[in-house]
Amino acid sequence: MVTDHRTPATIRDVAERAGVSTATVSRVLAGVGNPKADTAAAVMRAAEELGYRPSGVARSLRMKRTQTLGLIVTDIQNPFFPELVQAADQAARDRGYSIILGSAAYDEHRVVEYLELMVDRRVDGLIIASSQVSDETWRWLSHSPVPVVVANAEANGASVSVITSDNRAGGAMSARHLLGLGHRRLAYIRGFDSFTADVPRFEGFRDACRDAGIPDDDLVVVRGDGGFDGGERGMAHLLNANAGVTAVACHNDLTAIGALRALRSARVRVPAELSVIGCDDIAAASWVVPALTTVGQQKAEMGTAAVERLAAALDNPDAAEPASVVIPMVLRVRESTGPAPQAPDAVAGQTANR
Amino acid sequence: MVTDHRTPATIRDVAERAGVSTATVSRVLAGVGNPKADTAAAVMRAAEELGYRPSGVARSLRMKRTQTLGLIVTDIQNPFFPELVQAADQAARDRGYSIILGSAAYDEHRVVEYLELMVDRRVDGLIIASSQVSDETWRWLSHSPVPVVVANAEANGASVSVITSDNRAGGAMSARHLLGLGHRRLAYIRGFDSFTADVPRFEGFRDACRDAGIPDDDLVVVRGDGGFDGGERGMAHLLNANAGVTAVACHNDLTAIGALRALRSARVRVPAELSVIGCDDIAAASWVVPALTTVGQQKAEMGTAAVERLAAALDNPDAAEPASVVIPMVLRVRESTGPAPQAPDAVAGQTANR
DNA sequence: ATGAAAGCGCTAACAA
DNA sequence: TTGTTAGCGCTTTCAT
Repeated sequence: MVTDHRTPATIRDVAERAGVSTATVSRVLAGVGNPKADTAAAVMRAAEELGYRPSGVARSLRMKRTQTLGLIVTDIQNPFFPELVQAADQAARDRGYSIILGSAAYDEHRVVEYLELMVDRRVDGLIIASSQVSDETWRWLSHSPVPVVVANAEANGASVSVITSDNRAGGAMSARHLLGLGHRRLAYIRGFDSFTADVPRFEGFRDACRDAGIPDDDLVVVRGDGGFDGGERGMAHLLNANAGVTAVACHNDLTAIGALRALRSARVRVPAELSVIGCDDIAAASWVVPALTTVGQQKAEMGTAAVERLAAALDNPDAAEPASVVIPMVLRVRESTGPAPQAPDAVAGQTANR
Repeated sequence: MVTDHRTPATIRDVAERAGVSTATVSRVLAGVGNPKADTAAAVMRAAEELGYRPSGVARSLRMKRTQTLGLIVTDIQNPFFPELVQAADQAARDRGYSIILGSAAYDEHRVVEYLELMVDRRVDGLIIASSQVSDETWRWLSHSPVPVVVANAEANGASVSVITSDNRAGGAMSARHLLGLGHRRLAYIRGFDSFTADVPRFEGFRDACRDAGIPDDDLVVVRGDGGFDGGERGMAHLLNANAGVTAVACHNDLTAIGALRALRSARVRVPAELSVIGCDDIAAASWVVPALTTVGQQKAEMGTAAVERLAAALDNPDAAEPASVVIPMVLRVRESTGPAPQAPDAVAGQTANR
């Protein structure tokens, strides 16, 4: 804190000091018109000397544009989002926009609060990267006063642009990786119902298993919660159930990391006795031991794509057709998956000494 | 994106529909004055029907207050910051402010860019949670047009409020924990010079060692980079140097997690053969195996405190004395530290089979 | 090439 | 209790 809070210079101050009108100041600073060389110079000098910075507030009011985008994420503390946010911010700045961030902390009401806040601030566009959105809010978004793009979620029928990972293909990728390693007894730890990625991801996985001749009944499915704890519990449950699975796919990396922890507690060796695969490719996936094999989402690409679409719609409001772009997922093989154990008695649950 | 972008209703629209003046609308919506019951009702109805939302832009221009705080962090992708950001945002909203976030990605120039952006947007106050700030910028901040508070960094002499963890005490805590476990041969993996926390943290550690009768020369010190890779390299170096240390303290958790990885590669058992302690207490600290013992920073408290001070200064501009608040650190004992190995030949470097 | 004037949407004196 | 008016700082016709 500082004692020194002068009121900022206005365009009038600059105009007077340079001996010109405010219109002229505005023009030379904006670089429009053909100002005489010395007027321009005078203006620049006056502005410089006063430390003049045009008020974005006044400009926004006049232009009816704030050059601001609102970005609402499920939870900035979820390691999935920072990279998306960073990329979106960069993309926005490249195009002359800046971003107001809202982290909803998994709370549907906070989404609405942020929405109102952002609309009141007259953001030019909105990016929703959260699936914790009520039907009513989706409906509202369909008629939003500003363009909306949804990232990393489904818009639940709302007529807005959607950027999403190819979750179905990602699930299939996960299954095929495990299958290719010789695993036949597979388990899947799902997330919450409310995560829109959960269903396509799981179905992709299941369908790939079917294609490999594995009946649905051979697939053991448990529910997690999309977090570390859910993964730990889910895995513990699997171990207790003694179902003899040799590989476990998880809804996301947090879940998988929790599963790894449960396996460690049970002294099950990964991947020698049991393989684990995650999804998302968060930073921590390569920090854990063993480093987690995972199907990565291209988070930065999603953030960039969302901003691109929004900026495009803003530049050309007429061509604003809701479009959806699907971003491929990519397999990252690390240490937590390996060949299925040979001996039938090396399977999980039978190995765990309990 | 949507086809439906009506221009939002203005206060005049509401006034006309309710058959009153704009002043009256402004009053009843702000809840000031004693409007007659039915005028109030008429205004409310008109506003409702039109879906009227007051323009924050116009209001800001008029009030010369945006109710917005700028928050610049070193890097939102660094797992240290999301919790601080979330808490700051919450605290801000509780006080009627919202936050514009800037993530500098460790780039000093981006800090300046964000500063300009935020000042141009006429934020009411600024929180700097980054030490990647040039001297020139610190000087500028001393005379900032708006109140500034620095969080998780030192202000390099600038006359602003500072919120910081008690890094010196934290370092000492770390040392005493290890010492209490019987360790006598200690190493420390430092961060970059530019991290202002690095020096006090290390000095606190070293001083606590001195107090325990351990001469500086017995302390082996290597440089990391504050990240995973630096920790991994630093630990590898320690192992090669074969210095016989039994415990390693790290500048932060990322470094410690990298160190854990190096130890795993070298098949050194933690904590049986070697103890590792981190600093920060990021989420991943409890995800890794073994779970990391660490000296935690109270990130949420820092974020909240920063906003509190700023809000206080804003409410009462006269009493704006630069103050500094120091937030205690707290030891979190988990699995990565244990008693010093008994046998002198069980020490790291001699155990590593290479 | 430059200036005068209007107006973006709101709030706050001041009047009535 | 309510309306009239001015003005926040800027951009942009429209004149000159």
